[in-house]
Amino acid sequence: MILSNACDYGIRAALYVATQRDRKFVPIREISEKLQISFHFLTKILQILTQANLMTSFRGPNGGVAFARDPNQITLMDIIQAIDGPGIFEKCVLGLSECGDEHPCPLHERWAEIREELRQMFQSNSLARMATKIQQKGFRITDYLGNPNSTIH
Amino acid sequence: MILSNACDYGIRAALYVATQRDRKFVPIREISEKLQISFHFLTKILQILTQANLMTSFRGPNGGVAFARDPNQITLMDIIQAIDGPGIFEKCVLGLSECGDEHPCPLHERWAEIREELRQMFQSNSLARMATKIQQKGFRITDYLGNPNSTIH
DNA sequence: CATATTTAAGACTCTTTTGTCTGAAATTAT
DNA sequence: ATAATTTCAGACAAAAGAGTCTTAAATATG
Ligand code: SF4
Ligand code: SF4
Repeated sequence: MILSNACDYGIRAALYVATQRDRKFVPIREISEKLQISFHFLTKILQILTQANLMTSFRGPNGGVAFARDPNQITLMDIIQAIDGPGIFEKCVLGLSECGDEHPCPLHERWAEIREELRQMFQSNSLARMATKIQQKGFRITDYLGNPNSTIH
Repeated sequence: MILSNACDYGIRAALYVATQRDRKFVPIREISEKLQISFHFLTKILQILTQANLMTSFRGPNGGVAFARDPNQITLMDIIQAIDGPGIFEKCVLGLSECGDEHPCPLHERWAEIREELRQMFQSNSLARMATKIQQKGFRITDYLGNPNSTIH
């Protein structure tokens, strides 16, 4: 609805890596299997994140991806902007050009507020903090609906 | 960002028609020219609205489209659901299936609230009421940035 | 009736997004 | 060294979204 498919995948992958605290590099294959995302497609998406200097990668056995800096210092907004581009929170809800207070469309007033709330939602918590909440509260990052703590899955 | 291109066009066209109070049928060609939208594309979009019984149409000279019922009884939400489909305000922000309180993703709590605000934004004002505001406050529904009351445009 | 106007319907093209596949390069382990 | 693992790079294909075009049908006017 607001984010591209690729962006959703990127976020979920980043959150998964964030939950793997003590590990150095997490293989993309593992992420793709756990989250049920196409391996090759996910690879491309994570390459965007490494090129944006949000993640690092390492080839060969024991390789994978990891955060380029402290996950306490990375937000979902960083990932969104890398994948869906900057400025997706600056667009007119009716698709008009030059969105701004000077040339308002009929929804401007309310939309500008909600857009700001969305922005806050995506940048108010770090990946590290979200990972903690995911584990403590059992939030899901996959389509799987069963017990998030089951070892089967 | 949230709505498809087609949906933005549909909304803007509906708002334009709503501002043409006293007239019976407004030709699609006129709408497409005023709003700078491809005539043929807009035709298809408006056909969706007539098939959804939100608008009526009339062929031949003096023909065009009009609202099927009192524009005081139609909201943007009606148009959005007709064009982008029902349930676009019921999806998980991370693209997970079976969105709901029972199987929350990490953003659930906040997203569900914001999603509700969006829904409100789109269904709190009727087309008739919005048309009045557009005219009174000079809100724009086109890319044009100049004086909305100029007769040139 | 003939002509002009206007929507209806649908085929068609173009672009973007999404997803797949192959081979190369880097790294580790044997 | 050789083989196995894993990311990198890019070509390729499939699907969806956006937009164009042509023809038919309905209506009005002269
Ligand atoms: S009304 Fe809101 S969305 Fe529309 S142009 Fe103004 S700021 Fe942008
Ligand atoms: S967290 Fe929100 S968006 Fe995600 S599945 Fe639950 S309700 Fe849907």
